[in-house]
Amino acid sequence: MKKTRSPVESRGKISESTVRRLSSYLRLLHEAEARGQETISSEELAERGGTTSAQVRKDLSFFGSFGKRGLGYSVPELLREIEGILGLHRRWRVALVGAGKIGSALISYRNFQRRGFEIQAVFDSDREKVGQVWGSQIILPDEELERVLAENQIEIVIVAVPGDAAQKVVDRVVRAGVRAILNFAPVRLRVPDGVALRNVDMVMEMEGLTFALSSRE
Amino acid sequence: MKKTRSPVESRGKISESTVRRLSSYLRLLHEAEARGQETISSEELAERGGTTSAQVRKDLSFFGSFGKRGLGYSVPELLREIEGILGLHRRWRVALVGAGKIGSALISYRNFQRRGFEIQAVFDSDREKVGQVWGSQIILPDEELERVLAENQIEIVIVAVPGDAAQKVVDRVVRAGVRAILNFAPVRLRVPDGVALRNVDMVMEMEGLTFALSSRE
DNA sequence: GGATGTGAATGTCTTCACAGCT
DNA sequence: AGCTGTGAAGACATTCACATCC
Repeated sequence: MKKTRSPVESRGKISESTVRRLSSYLRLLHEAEARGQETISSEELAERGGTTSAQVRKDLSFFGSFGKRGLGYSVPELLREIEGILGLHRRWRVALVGAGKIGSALISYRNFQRRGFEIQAVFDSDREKVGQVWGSQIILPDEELERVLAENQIEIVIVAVPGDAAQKVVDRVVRAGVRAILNFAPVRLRVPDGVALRNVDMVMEMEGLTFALSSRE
Repeated sequence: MKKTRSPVESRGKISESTVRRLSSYLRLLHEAEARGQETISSEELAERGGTTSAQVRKDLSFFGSFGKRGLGYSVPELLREIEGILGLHRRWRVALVGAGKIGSALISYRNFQRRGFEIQAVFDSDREKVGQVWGSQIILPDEELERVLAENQIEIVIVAVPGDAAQKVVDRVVRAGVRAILNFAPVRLRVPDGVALRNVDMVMEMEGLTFALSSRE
């Protein structure tokens, strides 16, 4: 019998790597769907996703059983299920703090819109930038942060300010009730329990590469 | 007796998480140095870096023993050591493929220059963009990729092209002898053994956040 | 027959705890 | 006395291998 465990049951022990892999399976499923493929095996997901079929099945098993033995998974069905698991069945209200170069790249990043992430407000502390129009957004002064986050019921904040300003922004955003933050500043941020934080740290990634290059022969 | 193991001995079993933490220790050491702090304990590195003191000591132990018992680590000394481990004692020649919004943010990203990453060439396939001047760089047509990578002895390539163009770029770059790639395209790339690859996947990070938000209560 | 779902086995990473220097 | 460096223990994640079901 096919039973989908609720998030409550499944929560608690899902590792970050499992979540990352779910994202990647989802992407592969979108591609498969675009190709008109109807069914997919754990083996195919594994090969395209750079993992093993056992890993795919184990990852999925934390949330339910979505396949048919002997057949594999229905592409549209599994796609829907993973979207559900990742919370992508709905749109998310996002704000961007920091209207620099990185912020500028993010606001017009098509892949965000495609996945239901709507940037509904942009803030900057620079008087020169406030009032500028970016696509459908007018850059707001950072004093309005709390008010606008609340009024627009923002759920996720993207921090794209310089490192030395990031922690202050995060403190304010957390106090305003936001529980998810994507940080582009190259600093380790402190957030209370219950606030989800992910970091995009390009310097760290580059250093991973130089380490690899340096430690060969 | 203080013995620094060579990269050769240490190579082989260093995990990605260890390398990431080394990056973060390095950053903390730079901050400590800027404050004029002379010595630091594994406990302080741990607290600021969001880990444990045992983890810090274990990470460092893979490469040598850099501390003094009873005292801690000399800030400038440990800083130098970690820079050495990560290969940051020298400059690295970098090229950027893809002159879109993300590329534009990267080329003026101060934190890259600061760490010795010099973007020495920029490519795009769009005729409109070729010839434009970005800072000190003129955007080159992608036909010149192989020639320019070789002539400038580029060591690291940053891929910032749309997903469906990324694999082709990577294949060419790898054939041209580059052994380290930082990928911003939202696809899983195939590279042969011996080529280091890191991915910056903003959509995946966002999905990590929506998963966390959705699986609470 | 063929591919899933899953306990058990294995492998990897983290934490403990303490001997050993300074 | 204080803090490092490190084997040993423990926690966690991946892989194996097979019973189960379409």
